[in-house]
Amino acid sequence: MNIGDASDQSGLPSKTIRYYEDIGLIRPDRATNGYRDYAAADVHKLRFLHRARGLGFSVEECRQLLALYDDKSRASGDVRELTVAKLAEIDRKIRELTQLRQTLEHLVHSCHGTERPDCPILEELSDGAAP
Amino acid sequence: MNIGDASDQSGLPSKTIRYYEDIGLIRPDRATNGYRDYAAADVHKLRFLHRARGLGFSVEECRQLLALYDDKSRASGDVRELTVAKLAEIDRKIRELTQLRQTLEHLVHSCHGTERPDCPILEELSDGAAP
DNA sequence: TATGAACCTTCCAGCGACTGTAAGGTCAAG
DNA sequence: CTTGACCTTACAGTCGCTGGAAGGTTCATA
Repeated sequence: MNIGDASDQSGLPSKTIRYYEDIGLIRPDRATNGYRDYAAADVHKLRFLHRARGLGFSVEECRQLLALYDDKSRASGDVRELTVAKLAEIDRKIRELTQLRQTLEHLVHSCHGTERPDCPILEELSDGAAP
Repeated sequence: MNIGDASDQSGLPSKTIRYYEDIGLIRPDRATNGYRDYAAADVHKLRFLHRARGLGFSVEECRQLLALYDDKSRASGDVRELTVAKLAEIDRKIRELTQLRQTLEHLVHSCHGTERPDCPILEELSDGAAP
């Protein structure tokens, strides 16, 4: 599959896909004409990268997460430890998003401008789990 | 409060806090000696910025979100529309994180290296809600 | 078969969001 | 009154893309 199709199926611009190859996140085959040739597994990784980056994971973290899937001997304690750490991080992000959501809901439904500049929402907003 | 304390309380490096001032996200007072002077509300905003950036919102999106809190006439249809859009975005992020979490859990508990390189987890992982 | 659109390639430059370094001013403690 | 921990600005560098130029490939249509 050419890069354009990989782009369509992953949601990532071709530019970004080439960049991810430059930094070694994916390694597509090459056709005889020099075009990159993406397998289904590559597209899955690209879709994953698209989502994980949008959720605030750095490229290095994405590299680690991909390594978890690629790891040939998943019994390794290191891998398990890393996975557990990532789970905790994901839980934290979910908590923070949930709190942010509640705050916005509150803002829409019950906070009508009169209670600022000391709006309690700002406090509530910033009182989430420590980073 | 000096920038060092604002940094400690928000979790953001001083450098980043100054940068946020450069691009107009916050506007702290200045003491007579020229030092920046942060009020509690500034720190709340900084904590918010720290969290929202870590959750994958761009600086421009953060600016919009802060505007929602700062907006003097929250009745505006534009503001409400933006808030609703942000709520949908947050819901999407929560769904994606939940799915990512399930995948990692699955990986830890039941996928032991033998089923790759066609591990169904990679497929599962990349089958989330469209971006 | 040829021409043009729509792909693909590499390379290099620029931008968004920081991050590090340098050179210097301020302040509280000893 | 100096030492060290703070603060200031200014400028350069990095990370993660993103756009543009210059050119090769493929394919439908004239």
